[in-house]
Amino acid sequence: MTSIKKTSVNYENKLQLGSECAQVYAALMLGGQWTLAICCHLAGGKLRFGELRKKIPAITERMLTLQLRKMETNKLIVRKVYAEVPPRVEYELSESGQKLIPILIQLDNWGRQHQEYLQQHA
Amino acid sequence: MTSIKKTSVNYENKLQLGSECAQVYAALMLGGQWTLAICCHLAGGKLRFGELRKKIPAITERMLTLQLRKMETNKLIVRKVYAEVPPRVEYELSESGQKLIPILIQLDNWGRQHQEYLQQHA
DNA sequence: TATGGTACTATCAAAAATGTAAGTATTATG
DNA sequence: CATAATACTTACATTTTTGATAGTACCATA
Repeated sequence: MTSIKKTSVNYENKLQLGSECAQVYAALMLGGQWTLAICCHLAGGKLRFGELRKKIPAITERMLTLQLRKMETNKLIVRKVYAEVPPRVEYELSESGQKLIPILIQLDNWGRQHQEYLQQHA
Repeated sequence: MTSIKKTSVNYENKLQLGSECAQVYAALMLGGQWTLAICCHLAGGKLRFGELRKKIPAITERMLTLQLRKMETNKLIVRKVYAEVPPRVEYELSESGQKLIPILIQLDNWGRQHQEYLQQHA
């Protein structure tokens, strides 16, 4: 199954959660397993499908496609297709996606701090 | 199923993702569907189990328990049990969890901005 | 005519997350 | 003795996400 079922309780919950507070809405936008990883790599500039695949070796083509589609739908990224053969497709952060970068940097710092915190209190 | 299977590819992927960059690690910490919502409510101070349940009406007792347990394991929150009857349990953000608050505020702002961005580019 | 390169898509299966409903332990109070 | 209040736990079902594998379309080039 690739898309969420619009009659499920889970779907209702996600809607409600997203409208409750905006950070939860944000989390829904950023929620895929690979979404943040993709954002990180795109923070350095536009990349082609194949380049992303090389930068994230563990991801399968299917998951990369799915995540990119979702991110495109959510307008985190912009997809540019060039009419060439072999095909060329480039992905880059949208205007709104770029505004995430400083937050990602802070999350990065927090993550490091928290890892230390965990070790100290183990 | 309640806990991740330590022999699965998915588990390997999460480990690898988490060690790749710290913001992805952070996202794993914050990843549950209700985790951020709980953090938001605890940002205002400690709360009892039943209080949290009232503040997040859609959550079930089971999910609230699971999320709180995970957050406790990850040391985002601290759980205090009082030896009383009927029982009393209080949850509050850990020292490290409190450091998330400014980031949550920024995420909140970004979320609002992004909602507008989506509407403008619909 | 066969091959290669790119960015996918389709199908099926497995795993993970979440939801539903019912039950538990404790003791004060009526 | 029955009930109420609180914070859970258990068993099971459903939904959602992710993985594995194979195949497609396009056209330049050998």
